[in-house]
Amino acid sequence: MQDKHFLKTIFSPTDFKESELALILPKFKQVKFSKNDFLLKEGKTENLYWFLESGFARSFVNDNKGKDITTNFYSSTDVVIDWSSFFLRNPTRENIQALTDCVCWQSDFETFQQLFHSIETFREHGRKRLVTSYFALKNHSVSIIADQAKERYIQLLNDKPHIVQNVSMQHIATFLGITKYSLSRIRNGISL
Amino acid sequence: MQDKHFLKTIFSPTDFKESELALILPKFKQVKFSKNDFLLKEGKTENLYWFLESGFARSFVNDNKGKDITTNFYSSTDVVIDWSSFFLRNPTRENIQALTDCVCWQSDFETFQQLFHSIETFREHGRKRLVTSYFALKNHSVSIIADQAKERYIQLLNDKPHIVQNVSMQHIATFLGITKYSLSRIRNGISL
DNA sequence: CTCGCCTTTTGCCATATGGCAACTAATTAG
DNA sequence: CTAATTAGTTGCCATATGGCAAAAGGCGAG
Repeated sequence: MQDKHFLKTIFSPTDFKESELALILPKFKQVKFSKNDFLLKEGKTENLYWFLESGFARSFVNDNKGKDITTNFYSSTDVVIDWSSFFLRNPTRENIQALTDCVCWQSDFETFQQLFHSIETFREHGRKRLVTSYFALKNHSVSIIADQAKERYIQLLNDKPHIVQNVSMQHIATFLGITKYSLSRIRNGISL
Repeated sequence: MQDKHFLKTIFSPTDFKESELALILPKFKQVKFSKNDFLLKEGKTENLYWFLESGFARSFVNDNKGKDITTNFYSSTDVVIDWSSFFLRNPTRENIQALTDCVCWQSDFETFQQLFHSIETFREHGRKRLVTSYFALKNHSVSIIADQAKERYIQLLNDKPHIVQNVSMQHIATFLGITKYSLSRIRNGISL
């Protein structure tokens, strides 16, 4: 019971009926990851996903020059998933790695499908999560085109201060689309 | 009947039963737009969406310096929609405009919801469309960070040659995250 | 056909950011 | 606690792309 408390912050009793929660919550099991563990590796097809209770993670891709580029950061209550690999059932290009020790609640594709097709509220919830990720990605993408590096950094600082505080500059830099050198200069106000 | 043929390229009889098509197809009506017509304007909440039968359209946002940035191009068989405004029921930041005369098949949110929650195949289809858009957006976003402007242009040329042929350089340039000046130089091989 | 307008090109220079290398600070392992 | 490794900083210069302005080209309206 104690165990279930966290998942109720995800599947709020305001939105979900008790009967629905009784179907959903038992389908998740708690899993722990240690710092640097991979939750997903390039080339695999994502079959599991997690809600992050505590800790931080990031996803990244390797570009054609062998550099890694952070595509997202995950923190408490986020869904940790590669949407396209999970739903299109294709091998992914992304890696997902724990940046700290993490406590997660895990489920799999088959279970997701069963809940998705049988519970309307779960469908709406899942769709909302996906669309919210889409929205964030679009804003990030536009920001890379339209804003200066410094503006993007300030934005991230406002949106996700806990990320900036807990994640290495190297990873933040590639997420912002710049090098660690430039980020260092931005942080020190050298290059306005 | 003739009318329905196009929608069957969207809702393929391979995937949908006749009984399902009979519920879905009548919910769409043909609508025509003229070049430069707006399908969606900044500040509005998207309540309609379209499948594009013929013509081209683009979506764009205005950045904080008053410049417009193309976020996507649409051509035959694409869903023309702002996913986040449509599903989150929020006012949009995007504009969608016809770049040529267009023939579209229109439906609305309420109808979508009814079909989505009652027909499993429709749900899967809708989710696949959304995830495919998400995937394309992520690739575009990574490409802006990892690839040179010239590489991005060549990529677009391969992926969507009909777009490059039919759309003004100004719009292609902002989609690629560069200025029309740079794009002109890239096209002429001046700046390798 | 021609005028006027909008798009594209190009010269020139400005600017943001990249990237090496060397240095310093912080963290981790033993 | 110390050594070893990793993360962050900074000087210096390189490079990709921006952006103005002027010219050239394409295209629709009358």
